Amino acid sequence: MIGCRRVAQQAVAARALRTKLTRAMIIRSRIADLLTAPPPAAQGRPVTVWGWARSRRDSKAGISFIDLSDGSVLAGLQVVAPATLPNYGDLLKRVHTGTAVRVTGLLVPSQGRGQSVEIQADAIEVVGDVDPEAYPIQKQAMSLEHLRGLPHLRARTRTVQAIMGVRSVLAGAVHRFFQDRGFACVHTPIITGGDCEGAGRQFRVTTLDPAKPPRTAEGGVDWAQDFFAREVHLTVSGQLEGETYACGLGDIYTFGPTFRAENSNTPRHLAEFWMIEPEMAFCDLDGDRAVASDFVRATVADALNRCGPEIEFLEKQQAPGLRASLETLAGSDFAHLTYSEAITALERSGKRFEFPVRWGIDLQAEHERWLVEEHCKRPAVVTNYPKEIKAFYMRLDDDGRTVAAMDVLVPRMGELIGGSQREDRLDVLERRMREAGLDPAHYAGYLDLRRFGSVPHAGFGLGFERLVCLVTGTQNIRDVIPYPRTPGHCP
RNA sequence: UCCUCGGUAGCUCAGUGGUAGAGCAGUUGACUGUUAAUCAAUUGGUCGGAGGUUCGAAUCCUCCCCGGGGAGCCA
Repeated sequence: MIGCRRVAQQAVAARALRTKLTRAMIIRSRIADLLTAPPPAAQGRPVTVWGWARSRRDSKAGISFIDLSDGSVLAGLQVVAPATLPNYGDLLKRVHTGTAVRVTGLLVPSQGRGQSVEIQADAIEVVGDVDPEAYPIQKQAMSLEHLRGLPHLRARTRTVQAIMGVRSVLAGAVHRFFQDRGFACVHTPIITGGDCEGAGRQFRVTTLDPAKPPRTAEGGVDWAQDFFAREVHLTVSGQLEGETYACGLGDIYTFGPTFRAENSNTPRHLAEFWMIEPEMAFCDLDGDRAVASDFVRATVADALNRCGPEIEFLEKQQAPGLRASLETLAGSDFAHLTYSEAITALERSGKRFEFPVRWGIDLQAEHERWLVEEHCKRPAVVTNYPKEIKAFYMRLDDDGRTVAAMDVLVPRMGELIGGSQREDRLDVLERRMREAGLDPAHYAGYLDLRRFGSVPHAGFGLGFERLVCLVTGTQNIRDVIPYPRTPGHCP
């Protein structure tokens, strides 16, 4: 099985570069390169590979086979260890699942089934031993739930390698999507001074001594003596800063870490996650919806093209029908209905919901699930929600009852994207701030965008890990980020 | 935060009041190229913790700890 993650041409160039760079360092071939190399050139030549044994099979006549992985590709390289090796007996005692070895030998066409090439070993050296009694990673599939307790070792498993491989490709796909369309990548700040942005509780950032902070005359903490001479927090969204750069650079996107100090204990929430937030000047809600739909289709298609082996493996391992569902997702037109249309459909469905449906309620998970999975039977975008259940910065519709908001709902995950056209009329925005109990004085910069050369603009936010869950068919968001941070857990 | 289901060997799990179990892993051995190799033998347990009921508790009760799922908040 040949990994298609790397295009052959890139592989050749990368190989040449590495050869140059590693002359004075460790000499080795990457297994990915050996498995993708054109057969005549690759085969019959001496190579050195480093890796971890995934399993060892001892055959008749004393020949042993080591399934070797170096992390460069999902498929392993089969190492053939003949009994004639001087240290053969030692290898039988020391090579287990997880043992690190260096192998030198000839890359040859495989005599067995299951792989095209194998390495006929001339020398095998144990680089790092494993005590098989103590090593927690097994040869056989282990549950992601259990691996969560081994955050430093789970990257040794194929499932986590496949998930993280897809994650990496998706990260590239996000940048490719926007860069190909002329969007500028903007690095919005991680530490922000925004008071309350209405997007969840924030983590405080401070260098003050928590045991004895400086006090004001009134007895409160004197933040003026803190590092930034004011109260600051980790960002919960780059949107406000993104808007300011969109109203200058035109089309921008952010892709960075985001922090929410909410006590959310679900398979869809993290306290630290990566968020993608495009913002487009001269754009309305229809344009916003088009970009969001294109974004989902394009990044899913990109992953399908570049992660064939990973998706195939994950389908077998944890998500039956994954590839077909992703192909459907990448090829489908997303349904579009307004909130009012959605409510009408829900009311006429004849279904009894736990939360009764009437105009004005926020759509619950059960409602969204019915809309996507039974009513539309494809991804759906719901727009124009009642203003009462959406944020102050969303543009008020002409009817005065709804705002130009949208949610992109997908099968399995529910809400994947939330976005809106922003309120670009100064007087309306100020009024809506006051209605929301916010002090416009704290948003001077934000209001300046409307005061000077205000233009219609729109954007959306997308939790990157939810996209990774969708594409990898993973149920729990904690399994698609290396070190998940959740309430009570910072491993 | 609320509701709910769980915690038994390194891993996955069976065991619902009467001597602690299986498969895999590990160990030992067998086997002419294996593919989660196969076959035989075998090691391995504070049954999450503390208290209680009982002649007797993995099993029943109380509290606590940890995990899964659902809900809320949200991306």
